[in-house]
Amino acid sequence: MNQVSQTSCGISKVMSQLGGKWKFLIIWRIHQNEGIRFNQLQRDTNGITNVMLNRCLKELTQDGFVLRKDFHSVPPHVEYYLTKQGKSFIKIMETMNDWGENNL
Amino acid sequence: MNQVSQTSCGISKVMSQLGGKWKFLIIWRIHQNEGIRFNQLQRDTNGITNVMLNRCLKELTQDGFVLRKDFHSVPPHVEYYLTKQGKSFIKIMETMNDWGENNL
DNA sequence: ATTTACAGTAACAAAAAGATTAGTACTTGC
DNA sequence: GCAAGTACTAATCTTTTTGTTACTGTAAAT
Repeated sequence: MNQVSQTSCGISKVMSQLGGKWKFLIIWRIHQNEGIRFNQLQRDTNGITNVMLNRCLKELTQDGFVLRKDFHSVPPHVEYYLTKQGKSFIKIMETMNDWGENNL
Repeated sequence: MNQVSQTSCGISKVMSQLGGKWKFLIIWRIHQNEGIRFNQLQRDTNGITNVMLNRCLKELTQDGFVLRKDFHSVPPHVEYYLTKQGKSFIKIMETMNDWGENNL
């Protein structure tokens, strides 16, 4: 999704998986409401389209940040959670969120 | 430089000023070598062009993350530093860098 | 019977970000 | 005298990212 050279430092690695307009925000929203469903997540995420949300969720799931729990029901019912890895990133996001509120 | 809605949370605010391919990395490099000069910074920053470096530095300076010290000499001599605000963000980047190295 | 909600998907268009090329003016080293 | 280094800048082009539109099938609510 975004092209930061992956070979160098941890910062680059993080940016290559979580860079872009939405992913930090999506992780943050799922954290605030574990088990959230697709449409609710879209409503909560300030202006994102279903297409972008879908793409990001797919990538975040593939990259091991997000867990997709499908109830295989009709009409569909799918819930999103953070994985262990996703959760382990939350401390950083909390710090970053506080920093952003206080410094920007 | 990048369009994340600014109204919501700290995360969004951070992303709107530091999002994109290079800014985290540039801040990180200046931190590792305070007083670094333009061309050296370009060499250290893995594949960035002078145009992008210049744009990012301009924006980071305007946004108060980076200090540009011009010696007004010929040939030009300019050094880049982190501002107090820039430095205050470093703790987060250190955590993020470690996290990236260990988890990705 | 029509609308709404669920969770998407494909094809395409637009916008943003990034890269390329060429050039500024001056100096030191070869 | 020529190349290389200093720190950029403008204009243009390409690539990447994001957004738009239209659509799927089922069920519950109005």
